[in-house]
Amino acid sequence: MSSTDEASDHSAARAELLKVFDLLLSSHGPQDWWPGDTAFEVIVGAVLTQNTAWSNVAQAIGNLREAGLLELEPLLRAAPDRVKALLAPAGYYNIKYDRLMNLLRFLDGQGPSLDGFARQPLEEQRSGLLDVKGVGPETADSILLYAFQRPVFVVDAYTRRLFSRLGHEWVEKASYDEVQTFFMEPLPRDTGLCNEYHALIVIHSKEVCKKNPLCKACCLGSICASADKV
DNA sequence: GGCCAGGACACCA
DNA sequence: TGGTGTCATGGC
Repeated sequence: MSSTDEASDHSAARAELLKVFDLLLSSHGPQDWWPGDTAFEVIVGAVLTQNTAWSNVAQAIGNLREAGLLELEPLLRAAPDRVKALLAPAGYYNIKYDRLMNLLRFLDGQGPSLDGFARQPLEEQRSGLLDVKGVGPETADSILLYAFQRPVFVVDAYTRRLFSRLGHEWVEKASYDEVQTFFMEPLPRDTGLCNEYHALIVIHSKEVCKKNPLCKACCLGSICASADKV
């Protein structure tokens, strides 16, 4: 492929991604997301939401808040059995407790109150998070984007499902990094865009796709491959 | 009562 | 390297 062809593909990809973004934004409005009041709450939520509905995660976070444990030091020092009981509504509480503690110990080791970690370069932050046992690429990127406002695109099950239905079937089973590159290469490195785009994918998936799985009459119907099959 | 949900990891062929 | 089982709960 010539450099001219590559530039053309790049431009077409960017145009398509921005078109989807614009359609979602005009349909759902700005989301101003993630559902968390503090960076620490976002970090906890990112671990607890692994393969779990957010409604369950919200209950567990509410338990931690009521117990005064929605802060780094108190949560690290709390008795394991007590924390596991508070995490129970989010499911997988044994494994999530271990993963959360691994992550909190790592962050605590970078400096007081998340500041040390916050000052590191993005690449160092991401590789550090990925070295924590129990933190995979989606959890790491959710933390970087929504807790530390870094320009990374979060790839989750909603993202794969939606873009598979928009005609990019390969996205469903491709590696995390391949799908992330598909988004990040054409798009500008912009935290606000990454934040809003992922939030819109989630809200659209929850509120529209689930109730109207054939895409007919949804805001993406005109460009959705599934809509043709109705 | 069964199915699914904003993953990650260990294990095996 | 890719496929499969495991981890647990709440909502629909």
